[in-house]
Amino acid sequence: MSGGHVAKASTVYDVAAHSGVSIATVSRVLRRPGDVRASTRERVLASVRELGYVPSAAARGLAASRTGVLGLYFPSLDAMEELGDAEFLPAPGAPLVDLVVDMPDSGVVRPPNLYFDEVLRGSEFEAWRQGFALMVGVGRGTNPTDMVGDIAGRVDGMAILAQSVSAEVLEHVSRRIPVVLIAGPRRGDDFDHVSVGNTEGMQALTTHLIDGCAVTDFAYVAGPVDSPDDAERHAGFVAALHSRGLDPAQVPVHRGEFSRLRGRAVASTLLDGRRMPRAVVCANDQMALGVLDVLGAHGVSVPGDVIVTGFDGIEAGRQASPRLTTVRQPMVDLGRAAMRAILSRLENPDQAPISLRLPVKVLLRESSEGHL
Amino acid sequence: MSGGHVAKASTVYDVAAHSGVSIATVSRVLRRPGDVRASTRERVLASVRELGYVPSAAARGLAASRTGVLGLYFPSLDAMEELGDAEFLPAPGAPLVDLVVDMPDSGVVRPPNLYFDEVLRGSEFEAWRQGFALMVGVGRGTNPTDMVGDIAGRVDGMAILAQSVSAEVLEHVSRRIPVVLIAGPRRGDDFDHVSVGNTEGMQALTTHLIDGCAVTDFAYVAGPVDSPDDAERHAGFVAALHSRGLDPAQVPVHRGEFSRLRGRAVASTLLDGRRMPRAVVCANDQMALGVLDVLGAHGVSVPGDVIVTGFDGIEAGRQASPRLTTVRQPMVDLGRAAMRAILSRLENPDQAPISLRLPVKVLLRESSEGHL
DNA sequence: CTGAAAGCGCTTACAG
DNA sequence: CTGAAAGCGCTTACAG
Repeated sequence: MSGGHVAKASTVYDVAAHSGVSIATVSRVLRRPGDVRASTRERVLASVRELGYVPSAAARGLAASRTGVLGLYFPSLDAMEELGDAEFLPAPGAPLVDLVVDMPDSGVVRPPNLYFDEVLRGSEFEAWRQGFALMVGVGRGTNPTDMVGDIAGRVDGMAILAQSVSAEVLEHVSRRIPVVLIAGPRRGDDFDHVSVGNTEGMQALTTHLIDGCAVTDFAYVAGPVDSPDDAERHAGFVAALHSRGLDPAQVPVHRGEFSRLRGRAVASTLLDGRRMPRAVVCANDQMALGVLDVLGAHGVSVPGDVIVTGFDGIEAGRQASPRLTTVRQPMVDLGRAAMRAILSRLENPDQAPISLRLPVKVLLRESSEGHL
Repeated sequence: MSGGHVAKASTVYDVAAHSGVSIATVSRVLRRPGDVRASTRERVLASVRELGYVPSAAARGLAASRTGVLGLYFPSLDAMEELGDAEFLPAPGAPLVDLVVDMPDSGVVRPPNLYFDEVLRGSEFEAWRQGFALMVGVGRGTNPTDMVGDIAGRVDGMAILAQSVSAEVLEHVSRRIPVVLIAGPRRGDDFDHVSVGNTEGMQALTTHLIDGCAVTDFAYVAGPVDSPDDAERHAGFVAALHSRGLDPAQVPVHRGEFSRLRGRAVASTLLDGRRMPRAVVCANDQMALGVLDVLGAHGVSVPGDVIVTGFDGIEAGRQASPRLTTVRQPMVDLGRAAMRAILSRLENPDQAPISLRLPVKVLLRESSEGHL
């Protein structure tokens, strides 16, 4: 029989005794096999197999003062909020299947959260390529401090994707390991930082709407007031207007909070207004999709009557009807770049602070088409 | 100035010296604050802050013989395959924004991979709730053995989502830590195992098609031959037919490999055939969406002419037109249940093997509607 | 190529 | 409530 028998785990000592060598040799077989005579090596390896020996990363990490793990900290994931303390395990004997008629509007729209998922994927991939494991932590309201510190103690370096982490914590943690900040604003000049061309992307898109689609009459749908991404994007929007002699002060700004639902609310407000703008520029795709929802339901033609644009490049925007013109940011690469930055800092602790900005891509699609 | 200065990290010894206590007291302040006099505690905490002390999880793990980390191993993520060795960092001076016309068929469809993402989320959430950190590892062709072993050495227990991990590795690893298998078939009776009601869900759905929609004429679109999920679902399909006196041998089975593209190919084949079945039952949503793509393009009415169903409950199926009738499996709960199983095993090593099966939900939507 | 020994930074009984 | 000391399981010069 196999599995399930977690007895006392064996150690280097067990393996050494079993194969008649010293623990140093066992360690060498595992770390630098080339340094050990072939016959010895085989003997040790056989013992490893026989004893089911798995090296303790804790001991290894302590001895080598290097964990081989990179960390990634996220702020709370929206999608997580739904998860609560409610019991999710089925009651014993509960039916394994339930049949329901799923009406079009039933159920909550699951926030895609592609952003985090993709940054995570990129991070995991790059960490793996570089021979590191990845530890992920998600902050959940309570105390980012504890969580961040917890991860910091376990890794050789970490990336933090959150403006919610205080400067003190960043300072504290960075005294132990390299910390790289993902997205958000640069925090002081001392932290390594990777981000995307938020401003540049929005400026290019807006400029295209003005030059290519002859738009002069905008509405802007912004995200949360405390979002640095939102601020950067809005700055790009404003810059484009300025550069073309339009007055940003004339453009009404609505707060959409980055959510599809709020995007819908904003669209309803717009419809109630005295007249529609020629283009509704949204600070992210979710809100733009919400705007499309409402305009579509009210028979407003997009892009015929109103042009709508987003930002992020999520898959849902590509499947929307009309497909959403947007700015795609390289989320996977953001994660990869963050891991690279950590490694780079690890190798060369004294190099100048890294501030890497990744390029974005303006994707012109049907929600602004006919004006290319 | 702050950040970026990774000097020699301070240790308990530094904190002890700085606050004039023993290292034991420093440890207590951090572990069981209640056992230390308030004034002492404050003094130590002040030193901790001042020195930027972050406890080493490696040392703690070694001393306490418990890492406080739970592991999660995935087989290779499809979406990861795209990522290669290609340089992804922008060349210095490269433009931060690029403007392109994104045609409807341009670009690769990013596989949503919601399955893994959701299992990961559930795992992270539950681990966090229980006071553990989560380490993730993604197998990538090379050697799952190494990766699994690597994770195993770093955690107190781990969940494995992969039929690709050999019995030997499972056996080996499980001698050190508790291992719980996610989805797939039960592997021997000794491993803890969590899965979903694949068979039951497909059986219920198929039974509904027969009883509620009067379908007697099916086509079945299966996944890869080596997929245990696929096997279970097909078994449910067959069972439903049997229970209603229909002959499964009469039903043509097409291999769709779980992909949308292959689903399309299968639909084309069906269209070329002498006649369409009344219902096309697919072993997952992706394939069903592919079938919908082609039927829609050829003016075949769904569900009027042909009923199409899927399995998984991905978001894209809910946004399809017509919305896809499917069986939703609780992917987030699968992750949560796996973590719970590990913890349960950790607390009670001698309990009988866990085999938990999570309930699924048949979601009746428009792709089979009008026959409720 | 191999072994003896120190040391990594904590936790935890055991005394007091 | 606090301290001295052993020990967790490795790695790594240092000898040989």
